[in-house]
Amino acid sequence: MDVRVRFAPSPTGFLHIGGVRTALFNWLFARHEGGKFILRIEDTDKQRSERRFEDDILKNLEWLGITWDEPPARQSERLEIYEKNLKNLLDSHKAYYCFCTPEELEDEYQAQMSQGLVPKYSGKCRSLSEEERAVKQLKNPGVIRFRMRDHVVSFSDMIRGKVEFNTALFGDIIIAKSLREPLYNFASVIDDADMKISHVIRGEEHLSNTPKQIMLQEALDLPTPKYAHLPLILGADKKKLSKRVLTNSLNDYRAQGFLPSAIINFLMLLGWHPSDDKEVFTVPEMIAAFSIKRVQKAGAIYNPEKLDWFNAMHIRQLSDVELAQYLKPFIPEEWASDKNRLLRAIAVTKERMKSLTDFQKEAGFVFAVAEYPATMLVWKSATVPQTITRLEYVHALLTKDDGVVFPSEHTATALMEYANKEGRGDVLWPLRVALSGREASPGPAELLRILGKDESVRRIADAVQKLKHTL
RNA sequence: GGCCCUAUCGUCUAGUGGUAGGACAAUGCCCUCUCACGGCAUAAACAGGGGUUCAAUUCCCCUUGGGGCUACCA
Repeated sequence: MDVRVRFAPSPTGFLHIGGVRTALFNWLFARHEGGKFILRIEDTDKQRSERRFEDDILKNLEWLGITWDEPPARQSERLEIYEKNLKNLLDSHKAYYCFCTPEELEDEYQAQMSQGLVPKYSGKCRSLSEEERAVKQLKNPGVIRFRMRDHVVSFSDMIRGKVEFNTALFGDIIIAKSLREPLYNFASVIDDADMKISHVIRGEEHLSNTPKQIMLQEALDLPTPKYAHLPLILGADKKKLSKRVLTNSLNDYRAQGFLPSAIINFLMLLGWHPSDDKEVFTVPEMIAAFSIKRVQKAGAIYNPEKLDWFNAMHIRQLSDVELAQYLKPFIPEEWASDKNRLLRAIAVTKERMKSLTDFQKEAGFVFAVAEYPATMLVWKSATVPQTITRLEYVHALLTKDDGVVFPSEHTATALMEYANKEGRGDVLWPLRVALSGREASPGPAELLRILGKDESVRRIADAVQKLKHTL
């Protein structure tokens, strides 16, 4: 059997982290099995669907590298096929028109509940004659209901095993508002069959829709795909994440400097685990390792700190040149155009970054020294505050350096000898502050190397001036 | 309320009918002029009750907790 899976979002909001996880598991499954991954836009709800959301979903999936194998299908462009199947169902009396108003239904449900009964459609319009139907339809277009056969539906979920539902509890569900306005359970069944979807991998919130869809498949004589219902991603409050705010939109993650591979790695391990303890995966490794059998059953609480960690790990796995590309949207243009300096800045900053947005503040000193007080140059544990003369000594030492590599091995040795003699903190601290303008920074040796001779000497001279003016 | 799903450290999880392992976060120590990295270490879990069994975290049942669904949304 050809493996064909789909991600079927409804464009009623920006792509969010829960949707990405569903897409990802489908995609990993397809890639692992050598099958096809298909995108289907479920935009049957005309009120809530918006083109900008569809664009957002496609754009972000692309950014994540979750690629689709066929042009995306849009349900709003497939109305003929739904209409045809709806007519078929109507003609064979497996579906019928219902003219009960929402108000009537509401009253009915209230009455049932007050008697302690399960609210369920009474079946009032189930056996209207053709004439009655025609008369009623004059003033009320009605909706189309599916005649639900009382039956215990049993199916085997790839993740949960055998699941059973009694359809008698559902009543006759509405499958379309009109011949050209299908509703989710119906449109989804038609499309999965028409697109020859072999495995339906979706969120657990659809578990209770599955028996309804299976009954529809039976009525339409369509095959039943294999089902896998993924555990939900929950927020810190343990509620379904997608119900929560839009701070979980992918656009936000992107703007906050997360790498696509880090997001994917993090999401893959939320509800899935390899047979060993490996955690940091490249995308090809994920595809190779993925198996639906090892998907978790219980919902997983989303843990932003671990995402930060994955992001830091993935940033480190990038080459300096690759990282420079990712950094582009997060840095001033002057930085990006000064390629050599940028690459050197990346080299010392890479392992200090948890997010791409960290670069600007971590590496800013490479491009310009921020204003700092002269007192910062004095080491807090300085035995004797001779900061000026020590910096002057270092300045003189470096000025003499004419090695091709700065500082030359000879100078570097001399510098460390001096530091060991005078006290490391007494020499290295002021030197480091003079070079970076900051209390926390990479070490002085690294700074000298990335700044180069001219800039280093200039910065130290500036520091000496600063001290002289202040004291 | 009804139906369904589910239950191992704070979080993500491994695991087995017979010492409960890893990761994130936390804490401490080491490295060290600072920050970060790194290294080492500490603390931290089988929801409860019944069975089955020589033995249950593991298998079964119940309870409890959590979640989802219960739309003319998907």
